[in-house]
Amino acid sequence: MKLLPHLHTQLIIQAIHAAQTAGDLPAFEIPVISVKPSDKAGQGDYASPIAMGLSKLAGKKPRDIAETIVKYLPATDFIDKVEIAGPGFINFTLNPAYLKQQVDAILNENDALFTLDIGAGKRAQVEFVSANPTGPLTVGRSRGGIVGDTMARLLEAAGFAVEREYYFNNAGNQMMMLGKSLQARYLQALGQTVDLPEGGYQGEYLVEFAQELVAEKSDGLANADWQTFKDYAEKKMFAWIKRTLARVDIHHDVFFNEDSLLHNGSVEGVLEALKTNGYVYTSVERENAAETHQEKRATGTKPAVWFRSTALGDSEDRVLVKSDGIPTYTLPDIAYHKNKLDRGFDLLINILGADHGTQYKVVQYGVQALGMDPSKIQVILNQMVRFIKDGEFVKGSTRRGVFETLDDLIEETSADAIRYHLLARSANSQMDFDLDAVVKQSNDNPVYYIQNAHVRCCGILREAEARGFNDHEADLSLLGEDELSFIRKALELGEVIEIAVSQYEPHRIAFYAHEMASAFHPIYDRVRVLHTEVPEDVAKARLRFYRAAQVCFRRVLRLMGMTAPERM
RNA sequence: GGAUACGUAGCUCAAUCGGACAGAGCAUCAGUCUUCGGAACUGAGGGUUACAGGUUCGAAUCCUGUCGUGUCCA
Repeated sequence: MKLLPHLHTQLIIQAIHAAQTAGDLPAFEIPVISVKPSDKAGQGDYASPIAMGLSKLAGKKPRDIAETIVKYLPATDFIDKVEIAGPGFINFTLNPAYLKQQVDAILNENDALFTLDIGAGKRAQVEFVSANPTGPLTVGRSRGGIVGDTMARLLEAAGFAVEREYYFNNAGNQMMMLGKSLQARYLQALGQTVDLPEGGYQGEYLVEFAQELVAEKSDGLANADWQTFKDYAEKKMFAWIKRTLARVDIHHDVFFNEDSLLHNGSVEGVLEALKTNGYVYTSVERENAAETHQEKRATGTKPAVWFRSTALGDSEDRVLVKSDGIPTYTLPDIAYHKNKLDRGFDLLINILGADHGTQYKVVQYGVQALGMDPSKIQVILNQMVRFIKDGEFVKGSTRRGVFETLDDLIEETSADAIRYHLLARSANSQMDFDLDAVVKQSNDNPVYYIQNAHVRCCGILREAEARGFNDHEADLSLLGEDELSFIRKALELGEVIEIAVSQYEPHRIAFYAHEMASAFHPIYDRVRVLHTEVPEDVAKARLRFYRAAQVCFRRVLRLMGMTAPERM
């Protein structure tokens, strides 16, 4: 289906060209033309402020320009009337007959409703969650998971072939500590008196793993090294993480191990390439460091390896290898993104927390320093979520085993509620997720409000079928103003997908879904189907309308990764 | 200290790369009604968009400064 803003834009462009040809408007290059749905009654269905924008270019008053544009607008089947209002807005009102026909258009597209061609023939990858397998997924990871998966769904709707990727590291200190912690738990389970290593993982789950290990292997691993336990813990943790993600309908296609980049020489290769390109130096201090820091030289601090990212516009140079010889995350991260670009994706989206805000910029500079184009890498930087439980902030530590997990969250609320609430905020907002409120509002919240619209459609269709009533040969012209108001809103889905994808703002679909439900519920009581006072031909038209509405709600719910229940 | 994201109704948040009188939900108050599942509908009150300047026909949005918050910076 065509997007109405595009259709309007094309008309306006044609009108301006025609006016210019006729000499009613001077020659100028036509700027981007904005056409948006009107949000106020009496301002048409779609509106454009283009006349105001052209005022300077054309050297005329906005209202005069608007009149000229309207004069040259070509006739179409979808517009009923055009009006000029206020300082020079052009307001378009859609043709009712056109709107009614869209019911069939919606039904034809069905579950592919408003699949766009923005990404046709293109491959996109979304990388998200990416927690190292040291413990269960915490609530802190949930936002990125939901946002990432929804972004992936929207990209699919925009026509992209999408891969979901999970990036992890199983070789760091954290994982060694995990192995040693499990080893200690295992020996404890065998009855030995062993302490957890200092800084070890104290979570109860390792005790459970240990018990399972004893059940499987008895004391056969009493003399095994920590590596064995690490491997076991990692396997168990990933199985757990995948199970948790599946509960909120998240499924990754690729699990990419950071360690592979070290073993195949990619990381070293990147360092060499950066050196070759002149972006690396070794020093105890940043080049041009402030004098107040120079005292480090005197204290005998060893030199570190630096990335001269300032040459590309960074605010300061970054450490690649610390003075103790241990590389920072920067080098493997750059190698990873080089790897992603090498895999030929047209678009790469990283879902990161605000704590990685600096890191990803450095990675982009790194990619640039390698002579590659960083513009394919886009980042959704989610601000931190604070979870509130019992009126207090939940502060967690995976290492100490003190945290709220995503599993807990699912059990206390529901997968659908989590998906909706975490999605319904822009990435830029530092959100407070009040568990008590979400649980308390379980009977009266947007999640059920939206789903109930779908349920109501299903109820009508079910009842109609039970009575042997169908919409065969329905005459859509019998639909009324109530139905039209919903169809207008439903037709906005395409542009919402377009904006969400082009701006990387998946939260828009959540707000839109609520708006669509708000357009539905008020008319439901008035637009009856199976009622003695409704003539049969009208009932047929309405039944088909509800079938289309059901398609709309199912589509939007699935785009959000939520279930579309038939009964509640 | 530097970087970065922000500050919008009592609370949680929107506002389509500058557009019409800043919108929802929750909460509060007042109604409808409960024959296709009411987890619904109607209405009311509530904002000098942190503050002060600036740019523009037009600013929550862009620029400068101040205050405050989150995050990062061997």
